[in-house]
Amino acid sequence: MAQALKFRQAPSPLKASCHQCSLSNLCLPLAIQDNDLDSLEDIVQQGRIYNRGEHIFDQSTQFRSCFAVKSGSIKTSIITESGEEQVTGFFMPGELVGLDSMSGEAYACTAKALERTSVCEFPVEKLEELTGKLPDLQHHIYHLMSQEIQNGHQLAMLLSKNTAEERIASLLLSLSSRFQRRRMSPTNFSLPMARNDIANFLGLAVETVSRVFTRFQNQGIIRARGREVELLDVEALQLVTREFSRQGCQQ
Amino acid sequence: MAQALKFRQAPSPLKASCHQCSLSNLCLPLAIQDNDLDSLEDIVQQGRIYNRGEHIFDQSTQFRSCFAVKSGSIKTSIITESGEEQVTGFFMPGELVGLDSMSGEAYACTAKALERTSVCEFPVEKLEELTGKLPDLQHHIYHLMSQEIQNGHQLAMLLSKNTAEERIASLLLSLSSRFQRRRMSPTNFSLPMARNDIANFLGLAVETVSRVFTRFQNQGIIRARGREVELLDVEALQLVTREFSRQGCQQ
DNA sequence: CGTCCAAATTGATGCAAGTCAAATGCTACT
DNA sequence: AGTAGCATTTGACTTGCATCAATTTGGACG
Repeated sequence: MAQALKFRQAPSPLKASCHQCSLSNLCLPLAIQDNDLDSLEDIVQQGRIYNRGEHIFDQSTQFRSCFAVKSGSIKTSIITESGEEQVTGFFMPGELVGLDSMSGEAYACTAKALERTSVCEFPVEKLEELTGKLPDLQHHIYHLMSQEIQNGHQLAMLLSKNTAEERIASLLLSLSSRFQRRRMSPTNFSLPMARNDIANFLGLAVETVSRVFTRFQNQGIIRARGREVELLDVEALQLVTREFSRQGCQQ
Repeated sequence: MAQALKFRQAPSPLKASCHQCSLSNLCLPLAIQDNDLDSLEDIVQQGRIYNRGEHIFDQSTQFRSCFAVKSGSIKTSIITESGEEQVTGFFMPGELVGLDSMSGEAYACTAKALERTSVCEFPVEKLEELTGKLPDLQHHIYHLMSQEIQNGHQLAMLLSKNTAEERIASLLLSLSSRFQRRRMSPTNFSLPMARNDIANFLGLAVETVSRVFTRFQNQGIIRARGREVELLDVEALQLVTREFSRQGCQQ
């Protein structure tokens, strides 16, 4: 079975092994038959490891590849002409980064490692070629992209209709369920991103994020020390996210 | 060549003629070679005509098709469990509606005709099958979907960082350029949507939208009477959209 | 181990936009 | 043509969050 191969320290680009990967139930392999997995492995490149703060790719540079997070986490953001930043997403292991750039020659956003992060790289030409051959993979890519469109709509709703508390509760619950799907504790995790990133993503000021965290803490809903977070009362959090809607109903 | 077949008035579903369509430079045909156009025509169905307010499809019903707007215009929105509506987009002739639903079995949103509207229908199974055969078409669908993801990010930015005036100026300019691409006046058009829809889409109260319209009018930037709008000073509008960013720079 | 700088917290104040309320203008329908 | 029922506008008032300012905490590094 050549198990040892996984551990050799050969120079990259190394061919990644989707067969061996523990994320195969989250990542692209979940979409395709075992016997087609080889053709996916053929086009994947083992990306290098990025330290916190390093860029995986930069907005406006030539679009070459999508990246799957293998370990660690990534934040994407767009920068306006005037230098304003807007965080557009956070990506965890198994998630695919770069789908928003499939429209053009250049990356539509910048991707930055939030911690020590490793990725797998899928060159677009090869990926497009392969999706032409594997209908299941094509379908899955459509699925992922439309999912991302829907995420955008949900975010728009959050931004335009919900209070600071509701936005933050939503984010915490989203992170929670994503940790859970990765077999990590849904109630006890460490936030990969800074308060600043949370604020920017949710359209709030950092101060507001900080205040809401302490308010939640005082109410006994969460316990937070720096980036370490413990969700003490998930139901209460869910209640917060629906608070607004419930009032809307009562009218 | 059986030219005559294209003009018969047979009962629908009628095969649409992309060859004859005046939107072929905006719609899906723009992506594919002339000799492949036939295979696209093979899967397109001439949709029926919808009156203002009629639904093209409904959220949570079985996802069957994407629709290209032929004439008129469409608004899409999502409805929460509590009945809250969030307008997610406006679609003009040549634009493709339903891409956000390619992830699942059900439509992710509801599409409603804003005026008398005709559409062409692309059944998904057939569309996916065809994109597997025509790399150019596949590429174009990826393009459209990633474009929509980017639109979502732009909207998120608008909602989280910009004032009411900036949001409305942006919308007016967006509509303007989309009218222009359709060979209609970029400065003199009639809004297909109600103030309410604008407000909802931009995360504002109707009253605020109304006030901003009159403010712009008093400043001589636009002239608005009901849904009829004339952009008197496009540069001033562009300035408004950048106002925020410019202040950000000065800091 | 102490120093330095960025991140996070806490408090005080102001304002943009929401909400409530009422008048006016449209449009569709009989 | 007349009326009913929305859509839009305008005004008065309220408020959630941003902004400004000042500490406090924490992590990186010599």
